[in-house]
Amino acid sequence: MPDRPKLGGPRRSRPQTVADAIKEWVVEKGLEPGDRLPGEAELIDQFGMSKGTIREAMRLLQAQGLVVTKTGPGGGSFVGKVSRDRAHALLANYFYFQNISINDIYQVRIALEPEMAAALAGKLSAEQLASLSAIMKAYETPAETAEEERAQHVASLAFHAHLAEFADNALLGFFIDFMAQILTDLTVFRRLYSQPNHELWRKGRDHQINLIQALKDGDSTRAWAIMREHMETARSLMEDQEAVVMKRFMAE
Amino acid sequence: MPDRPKLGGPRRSRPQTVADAIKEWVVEKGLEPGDRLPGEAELIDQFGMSKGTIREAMRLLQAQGLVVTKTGPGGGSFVGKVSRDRAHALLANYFYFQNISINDIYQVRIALEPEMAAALAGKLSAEQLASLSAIMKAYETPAETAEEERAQHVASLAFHAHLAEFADNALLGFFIDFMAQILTDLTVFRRLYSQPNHELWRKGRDHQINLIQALKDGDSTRAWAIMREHMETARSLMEDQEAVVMKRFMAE
DNA sequence: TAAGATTTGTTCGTATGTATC
DNA sequence: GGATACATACGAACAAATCTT
Repeated sequence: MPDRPKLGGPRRSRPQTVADAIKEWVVEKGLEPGDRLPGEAELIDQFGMSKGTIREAMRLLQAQGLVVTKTGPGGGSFVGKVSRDRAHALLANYFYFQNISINDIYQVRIALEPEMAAALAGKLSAEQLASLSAIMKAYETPAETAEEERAQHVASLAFHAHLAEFADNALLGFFIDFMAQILTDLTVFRRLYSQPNHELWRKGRDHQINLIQALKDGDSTRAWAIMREHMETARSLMEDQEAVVMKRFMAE
Repeated sequence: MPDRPKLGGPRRSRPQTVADAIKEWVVEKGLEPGDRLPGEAELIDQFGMSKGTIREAMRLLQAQGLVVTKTGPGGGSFVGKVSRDRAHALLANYFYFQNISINDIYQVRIALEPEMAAALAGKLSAEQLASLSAIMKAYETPAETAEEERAQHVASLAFHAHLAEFADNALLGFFIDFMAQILTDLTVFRRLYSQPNHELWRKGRDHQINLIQALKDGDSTRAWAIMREHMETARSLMEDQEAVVMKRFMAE
């Protein structure tokens, strides 16, 4: 639906108008990721706007992960499936300006992760269980240096992120994965977790070993309880770092 | 950090490069929402790129809510605070291509909302409690038509969204608010909830009345339990609609 | 390998709309 | 109202990527 061509800048910017129209189009026609969108040339005379304006519209959509463009013959714009990483980055931008403490993150983790563990009990394949055990190899022995400690913590978070990807519930999985990513980011870039603590290391490792067993056994009650205790332990480990907040844009 | 001017399209598109650089800049300098960014002209010779490229870069950032531009004298580009609504829309784009059932949403609500209720007990001001009661006026009497039923359900969701905005924990508040928004959207645009059910209406209303009392009394255990039951009831109300999923982009 | 075709990517010059003073 | 400063929009030409022959 082109509106009358006019030079200069109208109130609602023209690129935004085009972007909205294309979004609407995708929903109306029920387009799927990978489906082809009209090319630049086509859009130019469909909307009666210049190339630059159309391109700005495509950038608007590209930033949201809704379209992908390719050059060359057979190239053009396509409906893009918003990736998990991009959704993470976009959401992280919002929290960049909020004040999120480590404690806030753990309040949510404590509520959600046991729920996921319980839901996953008895539903994982042998391969999936094996891949979880494989991640745990990174922290078979206690860390001796602060560097090692951080590396192990990142691996331990990867364990949770990996578990989250197995969840049937994409909403639950996304939230959990998102928090694991934030904590990973903080660990790597803010150099958290300085003092190795063998006692807590052993506890956390035992929790995860027991959790895998409970998942294998299909014992959802036990999986819930173990994950709950695991999260409480992890939170206590972080209590003195609670002032640290996210102050960094995540990579897309 | 300008790179050498060169015509045509390199692998990583130039607008993306500029957008990344500006993002980095904001973080490095610790810029806050409202702070001024360099104008078009300045960026053009700072990066050695054309006007069009710079503008595409700004669109990339604008779509993410990271910059806002204003025309006229004193205008230009400014760091933008990503709004909650925008974050909602961006995240909803991700879930548009996932399969989220109503049941999935309730699994998360059941885990999170009681947690929030417990955390809020005894911490709300008289005004805040009053504003919650005010929302409840929209469903003082049972609905007779499907239309009324939907309107009441939207109001009831607004109750939860409103409560979420009072949460100290911005992460928890966002997740809960997000889910309420999705359900509202489904109710309005997919015309859910056709059959008025007086029994469930009374139950839900009583829950919320009791919840407000528990919040006022600072009884977090009771607030938790009431919210939990409230969520379970709400889920049972939706069980036959579980196949419905989000198939719509949210407004920004 | 190489040439040609197709489509997006980028530039430059120019003109217009908008808000402030 | 007029001047000014700024983003907004247009159009034509050229560069680069990538597929086909």
